[in-house]
Amino acid sequence: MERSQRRLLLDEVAAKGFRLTSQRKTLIQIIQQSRQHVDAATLLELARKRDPRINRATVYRTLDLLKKLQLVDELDLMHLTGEKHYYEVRPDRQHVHLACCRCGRIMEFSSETFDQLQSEIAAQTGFEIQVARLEVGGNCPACAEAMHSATSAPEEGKDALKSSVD
Amino acid sequence: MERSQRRLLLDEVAAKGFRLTSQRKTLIQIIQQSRQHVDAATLLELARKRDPRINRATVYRTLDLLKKLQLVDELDLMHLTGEKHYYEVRPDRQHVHLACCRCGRIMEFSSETFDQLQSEIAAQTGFEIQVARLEVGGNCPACAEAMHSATSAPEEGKDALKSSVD
DNA sequence: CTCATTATTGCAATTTAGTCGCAACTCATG
DNA sequence: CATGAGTTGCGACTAAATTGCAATAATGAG
Repeated sequence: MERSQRRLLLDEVAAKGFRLTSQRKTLIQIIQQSRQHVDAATLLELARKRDPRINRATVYRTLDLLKKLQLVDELDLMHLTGEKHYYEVRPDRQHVHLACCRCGRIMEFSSETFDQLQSEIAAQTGFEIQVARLEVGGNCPACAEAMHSATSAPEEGKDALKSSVD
Repeated sequence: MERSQRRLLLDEVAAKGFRLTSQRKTLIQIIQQSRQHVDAATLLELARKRDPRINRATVYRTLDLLKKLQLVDELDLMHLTGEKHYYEVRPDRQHVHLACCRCGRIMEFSSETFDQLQSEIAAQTGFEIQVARLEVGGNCPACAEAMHSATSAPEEGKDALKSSVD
């Protein structure tokens, strides 16, 4: 997701002693400019529009590097569409991802409570947190509304499941 | 993970109108009795010890069913070892999974704050939560200790990364 | 209890996502 | 601008999960 990005990822990569190859520049730029969460295949596709020689392996290797440097976070978005992963530049403030399993919409949410929870985890368990990923699945407001107004006598059991799960 | 299980998953499956096949019985029993988070391949292997004819497709289909019925939850455990998923019977109370990226240890943590956070999400966004998955990656207490006492002059940059990330 | 219906399973091929070894290339430094 | 270690492209490979279809078996009716 695009969020006004003060940090320049490229600089951080260079500062850590990694080479600024043209492939890395391209890939990082795309991730930073994307206003969607991108998956590896999409990233590759977008990158190839700028540099057709870019290889899939490089995409994965670059993502690995950025993950290790904690510059990007990897998301599952509740695996609504297959097993692929999505990536976003690590935001200044952590947020929760809410994935609607009916329409696929992704909402974001951040709150003091989420920050608190992380402090609490660290304090009470002694665990040293590097990354925290909270993903929620369910129905977005619109879909929740739609579902509840659909049938006046809501179905139960197998048939309800089958129709509601699709 | 094994947690004193009042609910009998089999009964819930039957109550929803699904057939109690011998395969489902076997698989559900294994999941309920497991004291580890099991992945699909392990589940298949364990199931085959009881019934050698059980097929991988059935394992995945059963897991899908149990997920849809909200009887089991799917976990990534931060993908510490490959891309496979892990499964646990949905516990009475939600908990966080803490995955140590050094030793692979999985810790669990639950707190009032986590519950609160979920209420807050629902209240403030109107999102209807079906499942919430909070996974944390980092260093468990033992590994955190080990890392900090390792070098008196902590490394920086690329080399530190390379050695610490392995 | 037996039968008929239909959900469920096994099989094996297939898809999807990601990984790896190695030769060739190129970025940063001197 | 030469050097050489870090990085890339290639392509084959592995891991994880899915699918279509014929065969099988659980369930409810009779």
